[in-house]
Amino acid sequence: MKKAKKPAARPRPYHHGDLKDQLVAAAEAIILERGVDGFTLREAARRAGVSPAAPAHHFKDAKGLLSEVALRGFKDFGDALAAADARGGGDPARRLHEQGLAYVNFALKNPARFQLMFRKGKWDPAYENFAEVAPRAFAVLEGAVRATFGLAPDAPLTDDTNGFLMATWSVVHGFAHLALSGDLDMAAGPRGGRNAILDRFLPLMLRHLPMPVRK
Amino acid sequence: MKKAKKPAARPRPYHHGDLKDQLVAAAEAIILERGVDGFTLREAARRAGVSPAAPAHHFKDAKGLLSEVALRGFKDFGDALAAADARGGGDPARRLHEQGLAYVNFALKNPARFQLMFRKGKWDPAYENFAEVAPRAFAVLEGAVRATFGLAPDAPLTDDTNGFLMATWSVVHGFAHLALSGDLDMAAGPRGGRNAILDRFLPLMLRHLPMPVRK
DNA sequence: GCTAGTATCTTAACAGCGTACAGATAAGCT
DNA sequence: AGCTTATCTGTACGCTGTTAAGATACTAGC
Repeated sequence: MKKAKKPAARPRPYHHGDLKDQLVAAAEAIILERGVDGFTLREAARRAGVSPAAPAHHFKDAKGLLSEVALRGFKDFGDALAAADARGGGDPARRLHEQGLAYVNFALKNPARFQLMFRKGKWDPAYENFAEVAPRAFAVLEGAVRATFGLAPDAPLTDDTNGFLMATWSVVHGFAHLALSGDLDMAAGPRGGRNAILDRFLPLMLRHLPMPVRK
Repeated sequence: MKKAKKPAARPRPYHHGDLKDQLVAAAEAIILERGVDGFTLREAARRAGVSPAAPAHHFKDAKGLLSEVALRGFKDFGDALAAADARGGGDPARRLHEQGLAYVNFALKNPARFQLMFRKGKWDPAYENFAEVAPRAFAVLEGAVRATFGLAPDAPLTDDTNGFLMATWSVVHGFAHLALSGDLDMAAGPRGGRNAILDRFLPLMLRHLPMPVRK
């Protein structure tokens, strides 16, 4: 009975059974604990209970594993932004506001993924279907901007529309980065932490989102 | 004559003479070529023509060398922002606009330094006089924001002022990050590169800087 | 139900990394 | 002059990612 036909998983079945997903989970955990630079493939393998060479059968290399993590991140990120956009209903300003909230919310609630996602060089843009899922978040934002200016989905962006788009994107992206890196803690006073930033300072900041009509 | 008293530098004087500065220069060059993650202490030593253990006599460790690079970056960054602020004269809006230009300009003209500066964990905030020089850039921004709202230098920031400050900071910071990472190239169309971003899209974006009075 | 093939994992090895340690060399001070 | 200190080398250790060859288990086809 020691060696059941289906070795439940206890002692060390030669075949892991769920290695790929567990490597992804381990990678996310490591990044959460030690930051993106603290990730090592060997540590991920260690946590999954396999040898350092095992991951190679599921991912081309370390970059491959990180690419999978980033890809899943982009997928959820796009979903979150799309849901926020829908929450805005027919009001373009509200759509933008909800997206801004969702953008920063995602970053602070998924710091490991977010930081990895915006670290070019850590993942391979040619990995799987990156080219399709990654730009989705941007498309959602562009949609709300088009609605704001009454532009058709295929109409080219004017200079001013483009500037507005970049400013909107920049402000939430910059805020997310500053919040994650801790730079806002000092600006926002001693008391704080992430919840304070999300609940208190993010709404304050979002009041100054770009507005369509400017003198 | 082979071994002159002052060994000019040719064959390999045992003592380098200018190692510290050359290590800093090498580090900046490496980061420029290979990115922050591409930096290695051994490569810096290699370029300076010394053994891998030599840098230890000038910097505590690899982080120490990077700290020196980041510190010099923050110094120049603060200078650039202060100069831009002065350029704005008595008009707070112009001061902010000039600072925004200078902020992104610095980032795109000094990509190696800028990326290192905003990579917590790569340098030590306790290194030398970091605590004094690093916050200077923020202080310059805060000064212009106070002028915008007519706040005294010692008056506490109101909620709205704080939101405005964070929004202003976020938008230029986010834009700089997006521009550096190449994400704007796609948003800004195929033609481009850094000059196009600086000359064309940055001014467009800066038109949407936060404005003091909001309904 | 057996066998062949394939997928998965291990062990061992290699080069490159940061860094610590002991020793060599040069410069400066008294 | 000699002694002290600063600077650099050589060596070594443990870590990293990755590769190659071999072990093990699952799966198809007969």
